[in-house]
Amino acid sequence: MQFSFRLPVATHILLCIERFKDEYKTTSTFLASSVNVNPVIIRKTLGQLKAAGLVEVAAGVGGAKLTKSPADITLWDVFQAVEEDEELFHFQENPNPKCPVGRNIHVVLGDRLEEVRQHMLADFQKVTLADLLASIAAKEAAE
Amino acid sequence: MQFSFRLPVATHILLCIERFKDEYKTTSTFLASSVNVNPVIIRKTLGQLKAAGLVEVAAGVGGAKLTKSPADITLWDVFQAVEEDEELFHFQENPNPKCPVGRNIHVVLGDRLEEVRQHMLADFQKVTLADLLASIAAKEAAE
DNA sequence: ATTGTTGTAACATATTATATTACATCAATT
DNA sequence: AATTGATGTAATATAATATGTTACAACAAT
Repeated sequence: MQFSFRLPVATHILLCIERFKDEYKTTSTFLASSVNVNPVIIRKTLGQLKAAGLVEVAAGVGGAKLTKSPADITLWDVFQAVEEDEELFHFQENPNPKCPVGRNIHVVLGDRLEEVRQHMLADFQKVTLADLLASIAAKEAAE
Repeated sequence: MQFSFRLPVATHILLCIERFKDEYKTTSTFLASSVNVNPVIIRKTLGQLKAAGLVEVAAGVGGAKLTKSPADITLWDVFQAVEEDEELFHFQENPNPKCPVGRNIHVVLGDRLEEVRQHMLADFQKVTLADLLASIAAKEAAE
């Protein structure tokens, strides 16, 4: 089981938009060359980020920019933007209701797994784009 | 993105094995009727649980039982048994090495995501089969 | 008008999860 | 030794999802 790479790709996009905002027009083609995926993937992802209110995209002329400070955008925001808001875990739909395990496992195990999911989201909320940009700047400085 | 239902199914199997150990022979057909999946799915999952040392299966005659106390089996054990031991998140393989974001994002973001994964596993370790059996028994008693 | 861009539809491909059938093998029992 | 009910596993089918790609209409600046 793996998460799709939508979260990493979306994060990469946002970081590039901010990192290069004064040097380049951050078009889907430009971003695609850094991430190394098809520009259409970038446009679709930008569409999700736009719908989530994280970026604005200049129609026609092109280029994207953040709508708020990198310190105010967390991985949680990005995750919510690009992943379906569905159950992280899922259960066999129709366990046997005549079995005491079958008719109770969904709620009993579900409660525990929901806690796991909440912790994961809390971890995501702790990381901002500004944190990541700082780490990247540190790497750059060390090169 | 969703986890497959292997973790819930495997947990369901283990709970049934323990809950019904004194009443029924817990064959793949019996377990399949509680979980409501094909018996072959049960056998494959039992194979994974057996490989992980959590159960032993009686060849020929049939039936499975736990190899240790339910208090000593955690969701982490079950998760490790049935999910590939791979990266939880995955990255675009070949980001542009000429871009400072592209060449550093894997390690910078990867570090953060690895922490998220470690927290998830730690959460799994906190839940034992005995906990779940107790919750189910409480539900049964309240019915 | 031309240009470069976005937004989106349509389609292709690969991977994974799950379901199902079939059958060889096994161990206990008769 | 034959029967029985079970496991282990291969082969295959189906569906869902992720990703890649082409194509093109709409758009905004020049």
